[in-house]
Amino acid sequence: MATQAAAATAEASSSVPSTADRILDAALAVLARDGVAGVSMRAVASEAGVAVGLANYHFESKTAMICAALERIGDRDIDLVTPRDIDATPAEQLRECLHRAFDPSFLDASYLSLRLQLWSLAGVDSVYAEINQGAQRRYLDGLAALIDAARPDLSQPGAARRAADVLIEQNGVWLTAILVPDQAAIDRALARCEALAFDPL
Amino acid sequence: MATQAAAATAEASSSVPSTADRILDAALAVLARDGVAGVSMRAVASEAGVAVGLANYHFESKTAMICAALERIGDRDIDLVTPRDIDATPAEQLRECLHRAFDPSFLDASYLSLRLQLWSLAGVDSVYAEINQGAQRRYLDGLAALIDAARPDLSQPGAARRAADVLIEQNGVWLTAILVPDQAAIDRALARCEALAFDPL
DNA sequence: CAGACTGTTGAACAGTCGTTCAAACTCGTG
DNA sequence: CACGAGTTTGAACGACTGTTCAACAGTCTG
Repeated sequence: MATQAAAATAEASSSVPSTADRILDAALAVLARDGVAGVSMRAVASEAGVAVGLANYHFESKTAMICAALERIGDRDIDLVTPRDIDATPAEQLRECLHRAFDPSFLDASYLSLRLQLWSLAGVDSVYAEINQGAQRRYLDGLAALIDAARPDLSQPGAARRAADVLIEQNGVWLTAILVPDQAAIDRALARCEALAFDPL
Repeated sequence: MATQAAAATAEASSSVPSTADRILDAALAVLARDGVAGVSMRAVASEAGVAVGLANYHFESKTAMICAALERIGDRDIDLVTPRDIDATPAEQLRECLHRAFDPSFLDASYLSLRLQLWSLAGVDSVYAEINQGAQRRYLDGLAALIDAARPDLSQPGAARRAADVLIEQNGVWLTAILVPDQAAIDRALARCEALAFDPL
């Protein structure tokens, strides 16, 4: 089910996911379940229900396959700061996006586990680090743009500053949500995020 | 040098670290540098300058060795909420501990990388998850005790609530510090931590 | 139908993995 | 010196790793 959902986000245009996409979904599933150490070409192929050789046919190497899988995580992050209701006011859009990042369906164990895997990979290999930094930067830019649109009273660097503060708060919640879940603390963090974004100064 | 420092914390009593300690230090060094996937018995033994078999002589298995190494990270976290100056007032102790967690020497890349590895392992294997949860709980308790002592006006659950909020903020900074370093944002987060701990209510 | 092309399979290769173990080494004690 | 207990070594084992590749299936073109 998680596999289908991920495939749907990745290939919204065509209803039936390509083999390469099915392999990537399998890679993400294995990564979330067993961690980096559990990701072998055979495990991924088996999860996808294909033969070993096929993974190497669609991806140049194991590293390339993992990179492609990690890009997907970044893509899903960008969705978080992409307004859904284009008719809403900028302030409403910003508020909705802030809430979205704290939604229980997003604070889901397997997705947060994936984030953690991406982050830990980024700290170790420069190839993965670039993917992660790119995703973080795009996310930060998207957040800053949202705040900029919702707060005409702020300067552009002022909006960027608030975006950086919100990101720290969100990263803290995302991390803590996996380790020691505490819904009340999450709610208070959401309130702080809104304050960081909306409070005058 | 990092190895020596870690060994010193681990074996403060005797000046020369035991072989088991040297192996654990090596394991942490490899873990921080190459990540979970890079930790093999051979790599650790080579880093420690000993033969392969010796690691298995001192530790029952690879998992047991990693567990022992991870316990050390938790121990170092507890130091963060252990007051150094016992003559200082509780409020001073609390403030000093809050600052300590944001000190550049603590926000060091290799140590944060270690934390990340621990966290990602915790999301995957229950053995590591218990170690991590234990460490987080002890840290949270220590922080709550500090706040409790510094704020006689707060109830005990009130202090625990503030500790949880501070933890989210700190986790956010620790994570963001690795991914997109931003000293100004870190300083603002520290200010928020102090506010969370000291503001009346 | 022949041919070319893409997709797919699974056996095979050379490594590396965790773990075991006989052998060697070190040291304090008899 | 000899003995035994505690350390340390590195070769060896079987299982698993990423990658390659000949073989096969399917489809479309001429």
